[in-house]
Amino acid sequence: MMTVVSAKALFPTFLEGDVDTVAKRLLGCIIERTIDGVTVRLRIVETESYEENDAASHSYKGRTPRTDVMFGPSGHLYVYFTYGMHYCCNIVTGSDGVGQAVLLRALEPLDSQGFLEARRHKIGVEVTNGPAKLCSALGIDRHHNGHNLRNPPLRLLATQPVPPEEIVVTTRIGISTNQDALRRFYIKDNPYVSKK
DNA sequence: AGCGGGATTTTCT
DNA sequence: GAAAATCCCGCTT
Repeated sequence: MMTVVSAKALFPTFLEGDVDTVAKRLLGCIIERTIDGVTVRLRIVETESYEENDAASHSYKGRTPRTDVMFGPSGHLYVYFTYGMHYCCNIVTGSDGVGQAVLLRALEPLDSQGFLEARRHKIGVEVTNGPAKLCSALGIDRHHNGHNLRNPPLRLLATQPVPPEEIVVTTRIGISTNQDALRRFYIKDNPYVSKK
């Protein structure tokens, strides 16, 4: 019997401190999204951490219009547009004024799978096994940049933590600098993980 | 199963 | 002007 509780009571403590710790802590947590009158729940199964001292991070070069949300208070959504056509989303972590965030790379639908498959015109793991795929499935775009995850239609719910022995720690995907940093985290053997 | 290229536009130099 | 925290398709093994 899985216990799901609102993370509201845990904000901001739950999302502050060491960003790698928070990225691991977010594994297993629930994203609750209401779209087209349907509320779906998905489990976070893959994350990456980014912070100001990391050359691969958008916040590395300081606060800009694009990264403003990333430097803001934790618990909000940082959405960026990339490769001319894709959106990716992060959960902003760290205290106000600190540029850190956790990229959501893969989610496992807990219900409404057919609904999400229809939205994506894909089946099975292809619906949410990548950072831009999950944004497409959930209809997340620039309008959600800065959204407070305490509130509908997009909420973060906390669960019991994933045990350390079930968490795989490895290098991040798709970056050209600081490629050796071990800042990607995923739930071992989960089929929705974007890349082994 | 794995590789390579193209799509397409924001963002900062 | 170049690169980008990606994805999809087609081709080859």
